[in-house]
Amino acid sequence: MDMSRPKTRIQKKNTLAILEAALEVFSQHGFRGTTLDQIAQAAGLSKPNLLYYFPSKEAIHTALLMGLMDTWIDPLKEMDKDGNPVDEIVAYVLRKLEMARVYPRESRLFANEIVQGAPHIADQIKGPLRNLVNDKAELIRGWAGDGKLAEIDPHHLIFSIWSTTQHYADFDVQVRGILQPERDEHFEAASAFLETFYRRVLTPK
Amino acid sequence: MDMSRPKTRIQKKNTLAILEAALEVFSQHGFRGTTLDQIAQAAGLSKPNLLYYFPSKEAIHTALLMGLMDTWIDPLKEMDKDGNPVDEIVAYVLRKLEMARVYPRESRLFANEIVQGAPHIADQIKGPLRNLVNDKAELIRGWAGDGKLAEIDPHHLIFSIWSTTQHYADFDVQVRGILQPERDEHFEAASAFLETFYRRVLTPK
DNA sequence: AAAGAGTTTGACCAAATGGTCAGGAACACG
DNA sequence: CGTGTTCCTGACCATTTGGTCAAACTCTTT
Repeated sequence: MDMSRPKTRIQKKNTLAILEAALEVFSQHGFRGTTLDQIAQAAGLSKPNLLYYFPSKEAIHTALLMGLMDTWIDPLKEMDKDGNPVDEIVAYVLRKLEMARVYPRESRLFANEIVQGAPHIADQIKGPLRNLVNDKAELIRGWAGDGKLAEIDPHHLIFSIWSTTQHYADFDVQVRGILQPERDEHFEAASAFLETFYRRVLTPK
Repeated sequence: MDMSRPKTRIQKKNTLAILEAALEVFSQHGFRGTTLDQIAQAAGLSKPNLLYYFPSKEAIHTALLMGLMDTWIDPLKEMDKDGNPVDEIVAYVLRKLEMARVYPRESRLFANEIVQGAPHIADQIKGPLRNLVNDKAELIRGWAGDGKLAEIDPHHLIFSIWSTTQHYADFDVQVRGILQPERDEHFEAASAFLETFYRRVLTPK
């Protein structure tokens, strides 16, 4: 069966169900911590049926990572060279925070992968991601050179944005354990905090 | 055998070797991704011999986490109410970054644990850690109230410090994949970046 | 409605893995 | 040096787990 382009209605439905279930389970337990039975149960399918749609556990994992990679780095692409520099970067921060709020499973999936050495996506990091980051770093450097932005190391700025925002997804239990919010109020506070934070850092004096 | 207080020379040596080996392996592969054989090999012992010193894989993992917890949150304790506020916080940031550089395995061990829901240390987080953080948050709030520090949400400030510094340990492969440093030079840049960063944010105007 | 393609599953397998145990080797100590 | 304690290991076991397969079931199409 050609997995690269699902054909029948049933194939579309089940492939989706599997990826959704796999996201749930992989993001909670990591690759090795996840069993095919767990995915199968979450997807409402039998284990052999999973393996009818994907040749192996690894294949499911890879399909997930690859399929989400683009979505994951999209917010950075949207940073617009024609906008107001400080606003553009702050908007990027808030977009990333919003992703951490809405897609915590995706964030944790990548976190698990990278903490454990990124065995499956090392190439994506050293290739496309690296190029994108270098491009945007150049843009930021330009803005700073024009005096529209405080002088700052652009690469480490980007790292700081990734880490501060993804923290609210990846370390969710820690954040909740300390703040003990009723629901998700703390995302409001985080949003306000990060906006002030980055405006202070970036606004040229 | 009373594991809580190793007695003989051999016990001390082997218990240490096991914990060192377990740190290496657990931090790379997570709890479920690690096998007793891997730990045994890294420690230079046989698998049954591991289980002579620790009753189970879980026991090794717990012993590691508990033993390191204190070391891990110590830098925050050192934040001194009698020092200069901005300097105290910046010093804390740099201490944490230094820990990420020198003890990346410890950082990743905790990262793995927390990303996966902190099943073994939830109590530590909601108890001692929470109290410590709340204390220090109060201190920071006081400093800000006295005008010695810019107004800022202290809890989220602490989260930002944790995330930006631990990022260099937990996401090491990503950082290296993008910056492609020869060795560890990027820690110099990170250090300079974070110092400027937090001084700008914290210095009252 | 029959054929053929697509889908599903129970039964099964081999390998990996956490853990046990009886007995032997090494060590500490009088 | 002898003896009791500590330390170590090979062989073994039960369970889990990723994966296979033949057979059966279901859907689509003509």
